[in-house]
Amino acid sequence: MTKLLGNLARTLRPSRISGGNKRMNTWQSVRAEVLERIRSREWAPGELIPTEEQLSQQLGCARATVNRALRELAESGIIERRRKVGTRVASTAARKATLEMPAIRDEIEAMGATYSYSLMLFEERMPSEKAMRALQVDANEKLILVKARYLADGQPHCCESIWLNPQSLPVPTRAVLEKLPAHEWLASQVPLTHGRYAILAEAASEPCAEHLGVAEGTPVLSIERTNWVDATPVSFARQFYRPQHRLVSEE
Amino acid sequence: MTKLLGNLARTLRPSRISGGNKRMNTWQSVRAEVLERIRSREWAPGELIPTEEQLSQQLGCARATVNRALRELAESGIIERRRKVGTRVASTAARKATLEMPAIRDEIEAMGATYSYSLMLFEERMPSEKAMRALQVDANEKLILVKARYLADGQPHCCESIWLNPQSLPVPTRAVLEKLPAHEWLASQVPLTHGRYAILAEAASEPCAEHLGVAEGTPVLSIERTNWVDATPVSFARQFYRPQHRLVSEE
DNA sequence: TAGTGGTCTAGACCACTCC
DNA sequence: GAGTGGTCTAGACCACTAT
Repeated sequence: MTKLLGNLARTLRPSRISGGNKRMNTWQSVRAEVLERIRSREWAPGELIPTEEQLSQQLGCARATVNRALRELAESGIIERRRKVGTRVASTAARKATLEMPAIRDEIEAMGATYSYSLMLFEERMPSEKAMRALQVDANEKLILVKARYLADGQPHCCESIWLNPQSLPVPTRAVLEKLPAHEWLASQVPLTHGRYAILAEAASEPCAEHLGVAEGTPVLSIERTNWVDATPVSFARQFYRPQHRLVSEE
Repeated sequence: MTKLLGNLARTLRPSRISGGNKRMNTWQSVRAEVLERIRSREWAPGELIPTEEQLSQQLGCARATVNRALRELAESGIIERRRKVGTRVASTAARKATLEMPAIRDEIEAMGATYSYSLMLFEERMPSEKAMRALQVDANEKLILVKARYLADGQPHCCESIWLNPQSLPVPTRAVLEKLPAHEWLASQVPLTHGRYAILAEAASEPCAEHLGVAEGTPVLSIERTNWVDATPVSFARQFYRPQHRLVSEE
């Protein structure tokens, strides 16, 4: 019975359109409509747009549907939402893009190449400046430094150095990291909750150039990554890629 | 009355816990629980996990709540979902990171610097190889090439070249682009639906080095961006940043 | 055809924050 | 205190796809 009523309501709806309001039943269509109103400047940057309740009435759909559409737009940075205040068109044209950060093993295998990995260095050491800041430790706290290299079909693909904080982690043995990249070992040991990346271009330092098989000073793409478990940073990695390498991203 | 019943149900729920099942009322707690089961290998990579219906019963919440949690996890690449098949733990450890791509004006102003912009070149031209591929045009179709430079406190910050396809766009005048960066003009003219980025490290070419005020061959961070309106690529841009520049990203 | 995820709805309560 | 977004729920239908 309720099912029948649901059906009835659904089929009747298109004919209930009145007052020139479009019926937008899906969250995608609501999102499209909102985007169009922003593009056309009907809602200008910095301006408040109607509340979810008002929009759901205007567009003839449930508030949850409007909420879904607006949430997606807020996640892409197109609008900004605050309780009690309302929803504003973002004044900046900032957009957010999504980057795939695959494990390097997958990256290499996706190219159709044969993956291999080798541990270059494993030792306790006082932190570098960058590692100190990233892991929030003192200069006299010893950390574990791991350097490794990834090869695709025997050719250098990427080299990395990782600092691990033994205060906040189980301590790996050298033997373990000879088999398994530190990132993969890390992910199997602790529940990583959050990461921060920085992407930059650098000139290859002498050891980095040697590991990658390029000339010193060659432009390399560098990714710095800090992993967190809740409020504690547990690892800081720097990865260097050969110049041909591209990070691709969708928006 | 219904309100009271709702209240009652809510307050009673915690005491209805039975069979050792935890009550996970929020989508965040469902997500945390799923992540924990994945980390602990209770659900191994590549394996199917229970259906939404089963999970909602196990965890004592609505299917929509489970759906929300699993949708978020699928968006971050932790799990993979297919209708009729079910939900699998992703076998790759790939993660997705979110990059802020602000308008360069905002980027510069966020540094507390004074923004300025200057148009360096505006002309019709046959496409370059890269532009041809990106905009899906023939070698003999003329495009508009725009080169420009952004300054922070009078110092070069970024330079860019943009190819526009006049077949699929209104055509800007030189005067317009002397005032307004091509990206901002573009966004005000057409509803951009989708973008693709590539991020790479390059050695500065001679003109690029000159625009950025660095030595030729210096490593520069390069962002290539193609903008789409539905299925049509309308612009292809290459931006070059000085070596200090970092793209930062959260996961 | 049947099973699974994807979505919509109406109603309700909660959480935050401005006044 | 009141207004707004954030979320949960129960039920329903739709869309896709393996079989």
